[in-house]
Amino acid sequence: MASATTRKDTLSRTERKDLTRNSLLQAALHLMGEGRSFTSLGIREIAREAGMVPNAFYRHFRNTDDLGLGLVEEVGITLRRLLREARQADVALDDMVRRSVGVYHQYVLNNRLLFLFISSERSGGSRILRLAIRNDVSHFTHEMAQDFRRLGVYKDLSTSSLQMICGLIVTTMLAAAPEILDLPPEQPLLEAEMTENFVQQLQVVLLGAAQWTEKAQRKI
Amino acid sequence: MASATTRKDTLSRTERKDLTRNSLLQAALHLMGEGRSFTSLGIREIAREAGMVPNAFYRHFRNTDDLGLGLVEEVGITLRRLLREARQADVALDDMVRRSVGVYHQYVLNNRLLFLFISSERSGGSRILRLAIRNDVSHFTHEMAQDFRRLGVYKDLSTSSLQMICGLIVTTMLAAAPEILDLPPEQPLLEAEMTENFVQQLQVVLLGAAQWTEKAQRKI
DNA sequence: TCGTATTGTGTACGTTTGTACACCAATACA
DNA sequence: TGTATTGGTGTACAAACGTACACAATACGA
Repeated sequence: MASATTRKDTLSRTERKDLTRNSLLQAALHLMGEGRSFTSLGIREIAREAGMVPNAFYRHFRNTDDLGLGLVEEVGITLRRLLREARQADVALDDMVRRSVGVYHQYVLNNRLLFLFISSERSGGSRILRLAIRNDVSHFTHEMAQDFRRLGVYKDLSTSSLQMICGLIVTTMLAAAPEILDLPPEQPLLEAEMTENFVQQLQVVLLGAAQWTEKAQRKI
Repeated sequence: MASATTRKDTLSRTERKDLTRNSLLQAALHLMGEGRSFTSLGIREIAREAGMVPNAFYRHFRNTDDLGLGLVEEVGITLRRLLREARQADVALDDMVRRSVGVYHQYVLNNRLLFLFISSERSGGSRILRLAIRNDVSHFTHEMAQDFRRLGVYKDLSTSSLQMICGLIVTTMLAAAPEILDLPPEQPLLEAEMTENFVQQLQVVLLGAAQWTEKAQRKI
């Protein structure tokens, strides 16, 4: 259970602190997993969920918004990791969209609480969090565009067009996340239907992107 | 100020009731406009904002979730109205996407609070609200697909493909809403940039849709 | 016209909240 | 080894919360 690197009694003070800080972050995520929105969470509630006394919260965060920014930091890391996994998973294989969707689907499930956080707070109550998340998503989009460049797909698109396309892809991906998470488990039929829809939508986007040139679309 | 049809002292009891019920709904929306998420709203708070005593709330709703469903009803109406306006605004004119985006942009601004509600609660905390909104959005998508059929665009697409495409369009539209609403006012440059991005994304989708046939995309 | 149902008010209660302050044990550093 | 800093605890309090109950005013059906 407790590995050599996580046994509490062998850790330095800063390591211990990081551990409890993390348990506060996880507690907040867990509460949101029970159907609470971030702005509805209270300090006492979070501390209670983390198994500590209310006042201890203040040793780590000034208020709940501050903790929210801590969560956004995790969002950035998680999105970066997703991109890394995607990079090494399917390098221009055939049926690549379907594979990517599979990877993404699994990744969302494996990081359930964090994607729940992203989905609900990306356009949620707190302006600070909203903008912070949007910033991370923007970074993600940017990196995806760079990957496309590196892979040599859509060679003849300008950088700004490529980013516009990636923005569309990311929007579609993020819109799929809450649907993935709301799907009742053990319903392979519904799941397959949703996945197929998602795959086709991405294919439409890629098809459009392949046709896109800076001036060809004026008549639409 | 008080027109003949809204003067309180000439109204029947049910009309009065509807009026105060509505002021509760508006109060909730208004609070969300101040950066609160729906699940963080309290009964006392809403009643206070509506200018009434806490207990009066119970004469209209059983709890806050119940009021939320009332708001979702407004969502349905508002989306239906949007579609109606869009129908009569641009019937297959050239540069139609840009016009539609303009109509949509203005509509979102005119219904600021409701689109804020849609955006944040569509993937927000309360499962009941989330599913209810998703249901409305699904209806909206469906009607849009029917309109496309009626207009004779994308004649050679199957119904399910058409709905898949409309789902993609609606996703893109709804993703644009919070960005529209977060834009600081009087920033024509930023606004133009965002709008242009939005227009191009829709054009990519339509371009892809025009190329879409049930089997052509297997190789992607 | 009278009794009744309905809408909104006032008071009240037990909980929960955010946060201040004093405190303690243990780590880090001199 | 002694001392200062730090992470976590216990107690405390005013404020806000949801909700129950009794009550007032009034529109409505008889």
